[in-house]
Formats: sequence, C-alpha cells, structure tokens
Amino acid sequence: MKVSREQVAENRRTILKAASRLFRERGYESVTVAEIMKAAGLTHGGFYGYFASKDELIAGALADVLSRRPDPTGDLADFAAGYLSAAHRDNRAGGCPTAALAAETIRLAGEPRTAMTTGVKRQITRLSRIVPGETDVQKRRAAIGSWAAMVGAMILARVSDDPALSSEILEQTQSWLAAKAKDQGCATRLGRVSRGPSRK
Amino acid sequence: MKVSREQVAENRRTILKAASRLFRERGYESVTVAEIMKAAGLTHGGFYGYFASKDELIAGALADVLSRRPDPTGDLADFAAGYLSAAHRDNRAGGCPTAALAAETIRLAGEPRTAMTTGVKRQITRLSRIVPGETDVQKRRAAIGSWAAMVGAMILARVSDDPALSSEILEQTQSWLAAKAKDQGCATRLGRVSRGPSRK
DNA sequence: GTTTATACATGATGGTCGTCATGTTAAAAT
DNA sequence: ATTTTAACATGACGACCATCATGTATAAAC
Repeated sequence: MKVSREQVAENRRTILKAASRLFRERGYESVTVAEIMKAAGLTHGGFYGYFASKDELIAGALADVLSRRPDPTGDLADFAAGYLSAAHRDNRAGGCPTAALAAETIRLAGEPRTAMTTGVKRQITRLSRIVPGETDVQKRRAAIGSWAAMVGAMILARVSDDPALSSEILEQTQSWLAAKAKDQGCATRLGRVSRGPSRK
Repeated sequence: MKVSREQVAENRRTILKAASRLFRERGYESVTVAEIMKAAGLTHGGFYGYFASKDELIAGALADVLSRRPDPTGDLADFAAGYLSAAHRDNRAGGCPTAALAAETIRLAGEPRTAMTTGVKRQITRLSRIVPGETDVQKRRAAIGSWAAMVGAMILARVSDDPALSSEILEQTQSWLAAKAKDQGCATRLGRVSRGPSRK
C-alpha cells in the first residue's frame, strides 16, 4: 500500500529518530535494521525504500541528531550541572550523542566521522561563548578542555557499576570545572598563568 | 597434537594479548574469535579449550590489560604530555584501554563492567598522588577531573577527521590542565577557591 | 615403552542479519 | 474513473559467526 507524501516524510523522520535512540543506547552494530523499523512502526523490508544501506542510515541518524543539539544557554556551571546529572547519565538513548557514540564513530570513515567532527567543532564554538576567560584564545582552550572533561566524565560515570563512584565522578567533575573557572579569573588577574607558584 | 604445559600457558597469554589489542582497535563486536586465534597463531576451534565463550574472553582480556597498566610517574604535566600525544592517539591497539573500551563496556554487564570500574578506581587513586592540591579531597577531585578530561580529549581527538582540530584538542587540553594545576595552587594560596573574583 | 590424557586442527551446525525480489494496495496523475 | 506509480509487507537468500563434534598427534603419567 502506497502512503501519502506527508506520511513518507514523517516515516523518514520517525526512522531517523528511532535509529538515533537505539544507536545511542546500544551502539551501531548490535542494533538491527529490523529492530529500527519495528521501533518506527514499519517492517524491515521497507527500509531500503528510505536508505540504501545501514551505513547510510548511520550517517543520516548521526547528522540529524547532532544538528538538532540545542545551543547551550546560561553559563558553563549551568550547562555542566545539566550535562553531568544523574538523569543524563541514566538516559543514554535520549542524551548526548557525542558521549554515546563518539568512541564508536572513531572506527567509521566517511560521512559519520565527518558528521561527528562537525559536531565537535560546533560544540567547541558554542561553549567558548559561555566559558569564562579574558581572551578568545583562553576561551577556546577552556571550551575544549571543559567539553573533553564533560564527555569523559559521562563515559566514566556510565561505565562505573559502583553507584557511589559513578555519582562521585559526576559531582566532582562539576566542582572541579567550577573551581577551574574561578581560578582562571584569579590567575589572569594576577598577571599571567606563568606567575603562579612553581611546582616541581 | 598435545603441547607442553608452558606452551599452553604462553598460548593463553598470547590469546589474551591479541584479543586486547584487537578489541582496542576495533571494538568487541566486530572482532571474531577466528581472527583473535589467527593473530595468536592458532586455529579458531582450539579457542574453547581456553575460554568458555567470547564473553569470557572479553572479561579476561579487559581484566588483564587493565591490571598491567603502568603506574603514572612524574607529575601530572608529564603524564598528560604522554597521554595526550599524537603517538598515543594513533596507537589505539596498544594504547589506553579506558579510552578505547570504556564506552563500549557501558553496554556490558558483570565481569567486564566490574573490571573497568576497578580500573577507573585505581587510576583515580594513582593520579591523586601526582596531581597538585593541598588536601586529599582537592587532590582526589583533581584526579577525577583530569582523568575525565584526558579520556574525553583522547576520544574527541580520535574521532576528529580534521587533523588540525585533532591536534588542537590534544594540545589545548594539555595546556588547560597545566593552567588549571597552577591556578589551583594560586587559588588555594589566596585562601580558598570561593574568594576568587565572582562571575555573574 | 606403553598407556592415557589433552591441545589443537578440521569441518559442521544453527542462528542472526543485511539485503533484495515480489506482490499488493492505495495515493497521484491523467 | 482509469491508469500509473510508489510505499511497504512478506518472505527468501547468502554471508558471517559463535559454538561444538570429531579426529589426531604429542606430551605426560605410569
């Protein structure tokens, strides 16, 4: 049975969304085409009317979810509090695609890698607008470091099967980022980082 | 043909080592038992004389490689310089098992998760000995934050198919960690982080 | 030296999954 | 209203892979 044009467009969006959620939750490989189509309310055979291959779906789903990522608002502490929350940790399917999929995407080439790279660039640019710092160079550095710390902390918290450790990673990384932000101001005010007390 | 006792012990080590390298390079799922055995110089049928299943091999290989991780020496800047190097980025198979496998291990239960959790705990403990800070609480926080940042930066650098961005992530995260370490000293010297200049 | 136990090679098996061929039905086009 | 087109359901195909059964040759035990 043929369906309407709008239905087709909606089906495509539904497939992309279902794929993105399943991939974030279980990775690219263990999720099957049949499963994605079932989650989208269709049967597996119809898949190839929408995508030429599973690889193409991966590229499409990744580009889609990354392009829809909301612009961070507020200051870095606000953003970090939301990102490094237990709710986010426990919501892989609906959470940050970078934390969920970057490590797997390393082994892919072409479109998925490029899509993820674009996502990293954009996130760095956006974060540099909200991190503290006096020069653009400083802000970009802080954006890169903070983003790496948040993504890394989320992965470490998720992999830890000790709940106390998992929470500690989220909380302490947040405090550490906050402390770093304040110190950054302090150090620059003193006239340069290099004037800080020397360590061995 | 039966082989000597020592040969058996060596074969087991060879299998674990080959598995660990292949897993770090290509992930748990896409690596086949036959491939691991071939890399170990054996045929696939013999595998089940050593391990009851591929899952058991995953647990064994992960525990093995994590337990052999060298203790960080020198100060944090030294460690970060080695960790956040282009050589490490380009050597997944021989590099940090956390950066390569933590994200995949999230989806596993039981022994592999526990092994990875133990690895995270140990690394935090070890890093807290070399990070700057005046109290144990501060040092542990810095160890957690720095470890998260290093693991996250390595993943982001590896996934970036733009070489300039990839290098920038490694270099700037390193500078950022160094600046943070110095500031941390500065801030505490000033008598508490909370006395830093207030931001909005 | 003979016997026994076992590590491993070879090959088979069953299940899973990506992909595709075909048929059917309903939307578009005329 | 009729024709045409296209979306999707059903089912099949072929490849891949984890696991296991069997045979064999050699180390270990006696």
